Amino acid sequence: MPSRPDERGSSLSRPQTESLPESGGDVHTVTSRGAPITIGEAARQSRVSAKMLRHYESLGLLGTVARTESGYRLYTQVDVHTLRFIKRCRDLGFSMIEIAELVGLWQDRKRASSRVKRIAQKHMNELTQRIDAMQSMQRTLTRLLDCCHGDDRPDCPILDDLAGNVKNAM
Amino acid sequence: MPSRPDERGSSLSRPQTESLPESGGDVHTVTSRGAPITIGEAARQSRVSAKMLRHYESLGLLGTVARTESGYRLYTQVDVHTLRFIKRCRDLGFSMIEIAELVGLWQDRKRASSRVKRIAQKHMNELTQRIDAMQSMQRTLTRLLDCCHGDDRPDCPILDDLAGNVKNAM
DNA sequence: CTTGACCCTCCCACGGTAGCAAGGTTCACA
DNA sequence: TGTGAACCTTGCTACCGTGGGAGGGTCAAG
Repeated sequence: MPSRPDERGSSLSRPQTESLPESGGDVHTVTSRGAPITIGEAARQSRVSAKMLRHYESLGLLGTVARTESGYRLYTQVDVHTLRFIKRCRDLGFSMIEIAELVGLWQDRKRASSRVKRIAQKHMNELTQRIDAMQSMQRTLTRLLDCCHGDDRPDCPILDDLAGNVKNAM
Repeated sequence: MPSRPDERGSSLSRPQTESLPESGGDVHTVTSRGAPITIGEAARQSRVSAKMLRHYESLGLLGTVARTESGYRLYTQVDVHTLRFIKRCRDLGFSMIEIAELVGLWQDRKRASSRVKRIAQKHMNELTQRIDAMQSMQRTLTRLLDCCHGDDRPDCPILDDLAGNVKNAM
């Protein structure tokens, strides 16, 4: 299924980057302002794997991605910007569904900030809940670890506790 | 593939529970000391879903489970005890692989408690790491939420931050 | 015999990421 | 012009633990 010469002026024949400025360096280095880049380059610039770029595209987070005549994806700096946005969201633990909403709001200049805040607040609450649960585990584990001498002998308060022989006390 | 009349005396014809004591009540209620019980009853007594009972069995955590001639699983109180052990481990966040090891150690009367402690300590460390990562997210989110007024207006510090326009300060 | 509760096996889904396979494209260098 | 490396394509598999459902068998009571 080659060639799809519509939208965002695709079908360029020279995708590789060797034009104006340097390209292999820092993430913030811009590979010329307008020249489309391949998926590998976009992955480097956004610090998101090429695999994930395709995945995010399949989720509809990037809209229609341009292609060369031979089917290679071509990304613009706008795409890279969006990808960095997505990555930052992931780093903060947002789910892909939440990220899809956030991207939509980000691109909607008429959004109400309350909608963004609501999503973030909800995520924050879930995060807090999960942390609480994990801290509860942590406390129990700490107690068990303190009880177990951890030597060659077989008797083990950790196993006793797990088995329900609570032996009570400390 | 019905009937497998080996090991642990399977092939009973009356699996349902209506013999000696009461059975529908609390988890701690024992359905007669020796009578094998069906998967549903074992699920109730162990607070693990029947679905998961089959899954744990497929992972080899329960050894060979007895069957009736018609293929129904039959559980003993020993199995229920093991299932409660597994559930307690899950509640503490251990992975299935770790749980398999712990069950093995639990059933090995000659184990060294150090082996148990090592597993628990490793899990504890991973837990701590994950909590730290999530708390870091939490701190960032808190800061962002504090910055966003969350009203009808479109300007939103949360989106600005996610987009990399760090606007610095607070 | 029918009904309803229970059980069986097998397959699919989630979320997010990574790996591999088998093949096509592009480019630099000989 | 050829060749090889680096790159790209799609598609399948796996991870982890759990839930859901389909499609069918079993069992006891009415």
